[in-house]
Amino acid sequence: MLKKETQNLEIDNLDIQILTHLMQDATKPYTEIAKDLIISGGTVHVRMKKLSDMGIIKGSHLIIDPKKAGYDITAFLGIYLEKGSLYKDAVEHLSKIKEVVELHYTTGSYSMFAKITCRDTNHLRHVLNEEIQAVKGIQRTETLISLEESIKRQIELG
Amino acid sequence: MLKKETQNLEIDNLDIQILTHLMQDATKPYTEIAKDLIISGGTVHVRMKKLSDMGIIKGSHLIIDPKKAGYDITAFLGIYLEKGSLYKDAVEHLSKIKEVVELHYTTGSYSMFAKITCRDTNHLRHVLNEEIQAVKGIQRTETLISLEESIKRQIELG
DNA sequence: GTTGAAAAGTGCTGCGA
DNA sequence: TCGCAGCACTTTTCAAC
Repeated sequence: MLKKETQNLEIDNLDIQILTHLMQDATKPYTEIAKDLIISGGTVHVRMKKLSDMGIIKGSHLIIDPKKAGYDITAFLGIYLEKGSLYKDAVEHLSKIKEVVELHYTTGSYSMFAKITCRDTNHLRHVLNEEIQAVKGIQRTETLISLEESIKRQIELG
Repeated sequence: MLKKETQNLEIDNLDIQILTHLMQDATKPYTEIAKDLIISGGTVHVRMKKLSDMGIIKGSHLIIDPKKAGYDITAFLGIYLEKGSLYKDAVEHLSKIKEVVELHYTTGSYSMFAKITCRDTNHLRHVLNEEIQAVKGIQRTETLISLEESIKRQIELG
C-alpha cells in the first residue's frame, strides 16, 4: 500500500457547497440541500460523515442575540502580562471567568487579546476590576468597548 | 387590561436551561433535552417557539475548524479612520471583503476593530495590502496575529 | 461514489387535564 | 400552562447501479 486513503483527505467543491449551506443554518434538512445541489440526500449524508470524521466539523451552535438576552456590552481587552511565560497560567484562570468568550495569544503590543460579554457597564466594571485584574501575571489591560457590531459572519470557504 | 402579556416577555430558568443545551449542540433532539430537564418534549417546543418569536434565537450555525479547512491564520486589525464620519462607508466596503468576519465600532485608540481569517501569510498580506488599504477613509491599521486561540465559547446565560 | 427507497427516530399539532 | 398521543417529516441505512 503505497498511498494512503487519499480520498478522505480532500475537500472538493461539493463538500464546500454543503458546508456553506449548513454554516448558515445548521438545521437545514439534508434533503433540501440535496435538492439545491441536484444530488441525493444519501450523498449529502456520506459527505457530512466524511467531513465529521476528518474533524473539520466541530459541532453546531444555536446563535442567540446577546442584547435580547440581557447582555448589552461586548468589549475587547488587550492584556499585558508581566512575563510571557505566565501565559499558560493566565489562560487557566481566565477560562474560569465565564464572561471571557474568546482568548488569543497574539503578536503585537499585547501579550493576549480577549473578547468579553457583559450585561451592562456595572457588570463590565466588576469583571475588569474584580475578576480580570485578580488573575496572577496580568500587569494591565486596555479596554475597547464595541459600540456596534457591524459585521458578524463565518469564513466563506472555497 | 392593566398589564401587558408579560408571560411572553420574560425568560425563566427553564428557558435558560433549554438554551444552554442547544447553544452547545444545536442538533440535540428536543426529546433528549426534555429527558434531562424532566419535562415533556412538547414543553421544549413551546418554549423554543416563544424564544424564537421574541427574537432571542437568531439561528444556528455549523461550526467548522478553520485550520482544517485550510484557513490557518486569524488576525485582529485595529483600524484608524481619517475621519470618524467615514465609518458607514468603510463598513460597506469592508463587508465586501469576505476575509473580514467581524467588524466593531469601538471606543479606545482605534476607530474600528476587525477580525479576519486567512489561508496563510501570503493571503494575509494580500488582504491587508490590496484589500483593506484600498478602502477609502482608512488611514492605517495595526495587526495582531493570533498564534493560538485558547478560549472560544458562547456567553453563559443566567 | 452515487442513487433511491425502506426503516427508525424526531419534530410538530391537537386534545385533555 | 403542561403533558400525552398521532401524524408528517427528516435522518439513516442498505442494496443496486
